[in-house]
Amino acid sequence: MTVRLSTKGDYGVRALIELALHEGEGPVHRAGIAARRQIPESYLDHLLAQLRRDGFVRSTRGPAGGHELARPASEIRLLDVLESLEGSLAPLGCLEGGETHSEQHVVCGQQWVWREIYDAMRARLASVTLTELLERDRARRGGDAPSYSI
Amino acid sequence: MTVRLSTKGDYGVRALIELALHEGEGPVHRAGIAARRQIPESYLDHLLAQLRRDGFVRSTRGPAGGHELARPASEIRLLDVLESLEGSLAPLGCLEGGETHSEQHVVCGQQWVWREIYDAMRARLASVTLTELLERDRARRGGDAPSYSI
DNA sequence: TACAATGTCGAGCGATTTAGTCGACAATCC
DNA sequence: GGATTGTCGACTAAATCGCTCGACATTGTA
Repeated sequence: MTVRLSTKGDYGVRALIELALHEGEGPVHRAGIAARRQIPESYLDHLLAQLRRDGFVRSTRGPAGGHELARPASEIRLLDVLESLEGSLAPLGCLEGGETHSEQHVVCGQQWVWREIYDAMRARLASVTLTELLERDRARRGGDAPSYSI
Repeated sequence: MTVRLSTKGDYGVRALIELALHEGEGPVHRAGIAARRQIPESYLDHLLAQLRRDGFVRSTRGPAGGHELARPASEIRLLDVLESLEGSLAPLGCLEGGETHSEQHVVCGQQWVWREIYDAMRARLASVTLTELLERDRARRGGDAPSYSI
């Protein structure tokens, strides 16, 4: 029942896709993002805050304020977004950053497989940009069939 | 902070490696497994129960009782063990079994990447048997350097 | 200058999951 | 019949998830 992305990653990416959709049109406000992408608004607040801290989003206050991409969609990688929102994506604690981590995991007997899987996963996620996510989203929502396309 | 294997998968695999190590030597008792693989004994209890339910382990009661592999180590796949202990390994809810699941995830914008990663992950895990896990474990524990070998 | 519309920040909270412990019971061997 | 092992289920403390809410800051408009 574990090994799962939380809703943060899901919602956060949805929100960024929405921002990418309106790239260059000025700030989009939170309520709109929340409504169009079906995200609880007050929760979205936190996600945008995190994305802002990590430089994906820029926000402006006041009326006509809102949020927009801080960098071009084509330069935003899915990997970075997810690591910002979810923290490390390592499936095992022993695969984290470059610490000593030789401690308890002398025992851990599957490290090597997961290291491999983890590396492949990160590489794939790093190869996907927000632009590509937006395109796929457009294709699916704009397509004729309503839901089941992949 | 998510996307992580729980201790069940870790402990459970360790326990199975220990059983594989003593394959064909009769039952190994819980206390021994727990001590040698550094697993809380009363917790190990539950893991063995699960592994028994799913046919990986056979147990005998009474003095000189204990647990042993129900099938040859070479026929036990890491994927199956982990799915027994952890439940589905799907990183996203929408990738689960073959249900309708077209509902809320019309919105989910990263499904397609994760589907790919998930499939690759399962394929890799399916290719690893308990025999291979045991060999790697032997190599690491038996090797000259105490800990850091990948 | 007031006020309304927005974003910002942090505390708090109920539900669920994790990682166990404990105790009563069952089987088996001596 | 008692010692030794496994079996099963109830219970729990702590952490995490998925939020909500309220106080506050900023800025455009009248």
